[in-house]
Amino acid sequence: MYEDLKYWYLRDHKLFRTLSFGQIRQLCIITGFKKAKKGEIIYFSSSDLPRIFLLKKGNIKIVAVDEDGNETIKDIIQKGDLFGELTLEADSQSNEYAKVLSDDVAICSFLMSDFEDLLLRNPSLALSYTKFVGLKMKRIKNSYSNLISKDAKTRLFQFLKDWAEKEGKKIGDKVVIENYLTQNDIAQIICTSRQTATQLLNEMETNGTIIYSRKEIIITDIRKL
Amino acid sequence: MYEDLKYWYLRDHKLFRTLSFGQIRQLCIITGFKKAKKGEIIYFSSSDLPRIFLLKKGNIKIVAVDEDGNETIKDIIQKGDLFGELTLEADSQSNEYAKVLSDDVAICSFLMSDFEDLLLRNPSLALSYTKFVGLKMKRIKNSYSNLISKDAKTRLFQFLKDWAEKEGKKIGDKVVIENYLTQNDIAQIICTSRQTATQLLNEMETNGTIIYSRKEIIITDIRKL
DNA sequence: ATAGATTTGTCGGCTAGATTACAGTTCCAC
DNA sequence: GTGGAACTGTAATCTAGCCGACAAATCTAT
Repeated sequence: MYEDLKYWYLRDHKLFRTLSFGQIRQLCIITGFKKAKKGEIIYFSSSDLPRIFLLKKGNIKIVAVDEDGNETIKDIIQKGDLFGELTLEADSQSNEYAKVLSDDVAICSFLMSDFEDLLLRNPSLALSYTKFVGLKMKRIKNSYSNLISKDAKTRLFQFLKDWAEKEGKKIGDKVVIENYLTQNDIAQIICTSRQTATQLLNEMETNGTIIYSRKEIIITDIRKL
Repeated sequence: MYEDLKYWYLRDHKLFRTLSFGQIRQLCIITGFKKAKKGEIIYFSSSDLPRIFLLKKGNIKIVAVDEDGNETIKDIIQKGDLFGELTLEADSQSNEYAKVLSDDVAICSFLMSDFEDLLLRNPSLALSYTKFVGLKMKRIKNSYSNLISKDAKTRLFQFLKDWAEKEGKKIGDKVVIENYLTQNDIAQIICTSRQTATQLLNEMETNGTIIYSRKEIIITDIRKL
């Protein structure tokens, strides 16, 4: 029963929609399943065998720690997203962990090697997966080129716009976003200092562009960026 | 005869080494072949059918032009590299062109759709290709995170190190790089202004770290970064 | 050889945003 | 509800590196 659930979880992802039950079952043989609560830290890169994860519920952030101990946010993973060794190449030296942002999360995972086998037997899945990785790459390129050529304010605008698009609830021209990020998180995502982020957010609030609280962010008029 | 050459060109790439002659021939049916000279501009993104290109000889830079007309260097492609619609997803809106940096180049290409067919018939190729794209993504992530967290000097060092590693000729502790880039190119690659790049390069020269000329760059001691 | 055109060298002034440093708020656990 | 921890607000410095401006060097074509 618990097992059946996992099938459905995978089945849900657009990538796996074309697969038969049998194929998904194959993937699931050694599948892991995990629940965690807010603030918990999940180490996944250096863990035993390389895996690919699917976040079934909630939000997490992927944090990388460099030699000097500096932490950078690599990615925000939302419900339905895949993460982990997406490149199918285990890299041991990267030091990353995931931190739970929402109240709780559900994660399922499968072994990279199982996935590879599946891809080998399933060329059209391999093709879609390549496109999937390609798309991810394109997104990264895009967001980075934003980081480089635009100033902090523009980056914040862009970030809010993206966030609203992905998760916001539209109510007329207003968009309401559930705010599970601290200002520090936001600052790290748009690559600026916490203080600058605070200042910009407050500025936007006095402008009337947004209504900010720790619980939610309301964009008063999405058309004005 | 000319045709045969193309087979060998593709065959050369590590990605295609596992393929049979017949398979490569299949790819080559509608293959293009092109030579160009220094300074020439090759439009490739918006061109007719989406293609994947293999640079057989020389160096080119991929330049993207944004709405405001700003030019950014997206990539430096070297002999043996693939470029074009690597994600297997034609994107019409991106406005990119290639400019020839070396004296002359030879480029061969094949249609994305042909390549897709080949991948479908060849799962293990599909898998290697996925890993190949994944690796590319990892490289991009890496270089971008450099851009963001390091200062201009460190970025220049890193760039020179990478360049030396890829193309330099080692002579003891010295490394000689054929310099086909202007200081402006270098500046764009490491995302700084031309003036800053000039200053840093001169500084390195007076330090004795490098010997710079328009023809070549000599790194006097590669171990000192 | 000579005239452009392209690349390099150099110099101040200027600004976005980092950094430091505290104070005020909100949250959560006991 | 109380104390501490985690967030948020604000202000005063300080600096890397951008920008404009121009001169010098080097390359290229006729």
